[in-house]
Amino acid sequence: MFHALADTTRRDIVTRVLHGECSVSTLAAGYDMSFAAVQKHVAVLERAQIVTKQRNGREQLVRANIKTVREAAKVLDHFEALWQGRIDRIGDLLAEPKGKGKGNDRRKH
Amino acid sequence: MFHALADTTRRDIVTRVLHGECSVSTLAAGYDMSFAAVQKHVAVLERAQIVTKQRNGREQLVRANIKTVREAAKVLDHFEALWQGRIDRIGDLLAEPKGKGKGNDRRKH
DNA sequence: ATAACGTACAACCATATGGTTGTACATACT
DNA sequence: AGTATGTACAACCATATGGTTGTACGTTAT
Repeated sequence: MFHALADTTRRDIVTRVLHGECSVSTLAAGYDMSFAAVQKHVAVLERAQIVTKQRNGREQLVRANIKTVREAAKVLDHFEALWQGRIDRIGDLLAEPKGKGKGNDRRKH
Repeated sequence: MFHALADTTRRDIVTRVLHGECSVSTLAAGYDMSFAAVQKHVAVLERAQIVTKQRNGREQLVRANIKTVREAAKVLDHFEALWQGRIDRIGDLLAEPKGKGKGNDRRKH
């Protein structure tokens, strides 16, 4: 999932389909690479459930699935929360400068 | 940057150092792979500026750099904003059902 | 019917990735 | 001094990745 977002072209594709659904060939026209390459990128995004495809005549419309993007955001929020926890702990230290000495704040995990 | 977070082991390492700084060998002890492999993962995170290393005697302490994680979060927020924009536009359509409005194509940017 | 379009997919290639082992070296411990 | 620890780095390997071209097939347009 992060993997799917790790490629610049794919993040760009996501940006574009977030503006509105879009056929694969329309997408492909915007990049300096073969149609097949773009097709593969879309396939990666589809496997990661970041986009879905829906047939419409001979076209395949790509649309964003924001839910999955939110999942990724959640992971980063979790990181943020862990960091906050750490900050709080430092805050605690500052709040009690006389601290119980030792200064061994290195925790295993 | 997303690339750096695309690997499970690396996300786990980030999680651990977010709890508190940690030597490379301490980290390595927690994974079923060679020290060198963990070292490489840390190097990837370091190149992406998600962690920093600081010498302390013969140890190398790894600490998180939450700023970069926030950068990643910003990208996802941007995605969210784009999606919201899309919702707004659909809302507009519902708000003006009679509107033929082909020219109503107002966009945020 | 035939041509053009949009897509799917396979085969192939170069490079990146994630892992290994081995060697080397600086720092700490006894 | 000698040994153990923590790190750095190179060489190597298998597989994944991102790209290509070529072929095939259903759908739309002429």
